[in-house]
Amino acid sequence: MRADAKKNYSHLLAVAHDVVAEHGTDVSMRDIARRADVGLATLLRHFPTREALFEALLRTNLDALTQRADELEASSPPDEALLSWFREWIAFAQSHRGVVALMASAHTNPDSALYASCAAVHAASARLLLNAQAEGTARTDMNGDDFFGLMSALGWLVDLPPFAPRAGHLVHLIASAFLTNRPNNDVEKRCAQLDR
Amino acid sequence: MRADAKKNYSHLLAVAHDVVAEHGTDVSMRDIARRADVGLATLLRHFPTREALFEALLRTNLDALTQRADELEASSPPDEALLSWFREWIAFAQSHRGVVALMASAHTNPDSALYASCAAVHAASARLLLNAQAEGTARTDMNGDDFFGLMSALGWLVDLPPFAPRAGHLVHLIASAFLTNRPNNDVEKRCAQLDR
DNA sequence: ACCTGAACACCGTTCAAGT
DNA sequence: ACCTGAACACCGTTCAAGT
Repeated sequence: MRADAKKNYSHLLAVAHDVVAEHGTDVSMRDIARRADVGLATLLRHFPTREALFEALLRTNLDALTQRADELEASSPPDEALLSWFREWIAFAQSHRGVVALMASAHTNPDSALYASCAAVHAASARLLLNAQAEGTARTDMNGDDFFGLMSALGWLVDLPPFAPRAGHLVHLIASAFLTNRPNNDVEKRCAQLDR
Repeated sequence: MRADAKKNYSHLLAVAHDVVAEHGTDVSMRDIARRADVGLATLLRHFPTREALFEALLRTNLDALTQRADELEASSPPDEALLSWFREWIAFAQSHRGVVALMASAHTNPDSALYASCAAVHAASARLLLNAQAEGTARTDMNGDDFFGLMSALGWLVDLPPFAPRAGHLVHLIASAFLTNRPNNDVEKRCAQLDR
């Protein structure tokens, strides 16, 4: 990669980050290019599709997220780890509005730039679920796909402004569906932090 | 309404129904107009926005759906009525792919053509929930908004092809979150009919 | 190598002109 | 009254021409 290309690349990423934070996930590629004072074709050269752009934009945060799964697995009992993971996922969804919808439709499409990241999240989720199931604290009649489905559905929901204020409570509700021991008050309080 | 206008109106509705069934919710208005052998401006005159078109397209089915809430309320015990309502909603979502997302974002916007229909569904849901709560078969730490949120989230999810095969099971999972008595095997079997 | 203006085929909105 | 072609301001994609 040439020096000017490298500069353009990181500049575009920085601008995209700002403009997405400002105007949401569905800004046009043209707008981003304009804001970066760069030809639209230049943006498309670095990020051939909108998904490719978001993949680059989210890689760091998504890597950190899946790494949190490892930490939780090591430091917490399986049921607590599972619930904390679920909460952190929702927090991620809230701070990256619109991304969950992208991931949910990309996660079975190997051609998508987001496929690998989705697979990583899916794998981490399935692992934490299995741990809790083995311990008897998560219901055994669901699999990793079901769990990822619940994560996606709730992540999508809390992205909608009318539901954001109840996000934490909704997490608490869903948690009571997959945990066999109903979460206690302490957990409920931690969930409440997600309300917006 | 003049005779030719009336003819155009129903013709457009019929064409829209077919083309949506064929190509999904996100066909362009232009495509629909083309298929109807009518100027785009004519389509826009009858249905000034995409939401207005879908409102007209769904009114009959949505009316039937909310009426089902009344029937269920009269004929079934509150907890069964609540669960059946939830199941019928998901079945509706499955047969009108993409509509749930439209409704979820329209339900707090009084300017939307779909607002009234959303309000009707919301009200019916809240009523059935209250009945079950009064009877002690639904958890009392959730309100109508929460329930409508769960309905929306799951309806959106089962619209995604990868999750459709587990739709019934996912309904069963969520149901165990809002019903205090875990649903029995019989209910589980009825939910399984939603798998695609 | 890398950038970019311009052309292309789309989209929904608007409106003056036609019947 | 109702219809409609055309103009408009957008979108993402593609590519030949420039540095």
